[in-house]
Amino acid sequence: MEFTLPVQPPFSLPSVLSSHGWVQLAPFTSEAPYQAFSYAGHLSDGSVFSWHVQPSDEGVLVTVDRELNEAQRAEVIRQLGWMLDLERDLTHFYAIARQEPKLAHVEAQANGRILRSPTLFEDTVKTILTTNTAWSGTKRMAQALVDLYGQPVSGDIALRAFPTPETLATADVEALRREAKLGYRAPYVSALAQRVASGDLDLEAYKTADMTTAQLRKELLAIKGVGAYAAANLLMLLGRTDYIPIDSYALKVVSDEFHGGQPVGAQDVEAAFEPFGEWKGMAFWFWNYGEGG
DNA sequence: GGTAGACCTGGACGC
DNA sequence: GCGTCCAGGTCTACC
Repeated sequence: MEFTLPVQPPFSLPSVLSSHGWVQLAPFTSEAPYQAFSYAGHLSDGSVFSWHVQPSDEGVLVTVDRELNEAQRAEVIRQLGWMLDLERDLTHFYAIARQEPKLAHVEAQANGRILRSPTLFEDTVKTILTTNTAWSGTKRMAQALVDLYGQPVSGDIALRAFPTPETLATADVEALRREAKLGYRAPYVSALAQRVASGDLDLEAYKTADMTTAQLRKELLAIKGVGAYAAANLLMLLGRTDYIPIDSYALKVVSDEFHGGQPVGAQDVEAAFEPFGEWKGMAFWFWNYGEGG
């Protein structure tokens, strides 16, 4: 079946898909230049299916691999609303961006919405998979988790969803280390899955938590394998934009853009984007690095 | 609070 | 083809 999901402008599906690399990680599938995507996912009733999303005149056209009942359709719409970051109000960010040549492109390109997985568990695991490895390694590890532990879409065993916390909680850590090639990250992912599956950690509650960003950051930092960079990345996905995910790329951006290529530290990254206040994470994220300004 | 070393893998490089 | 080195964040032990 197919239906149209209306969106509020400014919105651009290609902009959302290009907001970072998530669309390249299983169980997302998409081809550059990332105009549309497919995804295999779970619904709360236990069903596993795939859907395809592409731009349409009224918003996005969603094509699902089967007929859905009303409850299932409503859940798909809820999930897609979260994944495409449809609720984010970009008015204030665009007002700030108009004052900065390096952000002058964002409004015209409808930048600002960040692609997310349906669950914060999936996003947290994937964020851990981005640490201390090349992007090719992140893609390989995500694909391995889906291939080895993902529940197949009924009718198409070639398509699999991202593994549930319950599945990863019972997975052998050595298998995660050796077969999924997570390496030293295996115990981190295993421990996270066990905490979520047991109910000890309610990651989904963080989406609507009535906490300051600093409190939320402290909670995220308590997850093994999540350090300063990973916590800031997850905060961005949660719509909290006042921390910068400082990795080697961020250091290079600030070195090149603000310090003439001289070596910089984390404090220099913070200082460079401090003028953007609560939007400094967004300012960094969508900074027109390397282009004239 | 700050720092050094270990963790693990793939890719680049030299031979 | 093989061995070595390096990049990439986080954790832990130590000062």
